[in-house]
Amino acid sequence: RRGERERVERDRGGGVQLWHFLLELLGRGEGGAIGWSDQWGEFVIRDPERLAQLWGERKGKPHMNYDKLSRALRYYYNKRILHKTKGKRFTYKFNFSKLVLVNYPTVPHSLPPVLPHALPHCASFPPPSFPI
DNA sequence: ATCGGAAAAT
DNA sequence: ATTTTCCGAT
Repeated sequence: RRGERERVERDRGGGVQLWHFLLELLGRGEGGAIGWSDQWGEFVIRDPERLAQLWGERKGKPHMNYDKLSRALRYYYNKRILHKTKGKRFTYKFNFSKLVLVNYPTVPHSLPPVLPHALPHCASFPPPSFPI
């Protein structure tokens, strides 16, 4: 039946993407595992294994850990969703300018077609005082 | 801790 | 296409 697969996927969190999940926790001010830093778009993973556990629960992957989660984050580097803040432990930064450009068709449509579709559904985006 | 290749899974 | 899994190198 139509919707069955989607339902099952949703029930085990199959549809959600990692960076959506991160923005969700950050927007909610989840506090413990992950939080914004003082730099715009930058976040610090305060409890890597806890974050991995939460991510694993969402995805139905009981053996998720930070080693594997962080590999997924590194795949975001080339996709220009994230980059690492070098020298700051467990610290990454979102490419908000790119994200915003994709979401504001007013600007040239000629930039690297980087980002997905689901942005409007993210809990709190753009973050509190992001300068559009 | 962080990186990125390779292969498998979804 | 986006992870997940595994792992050797830095």
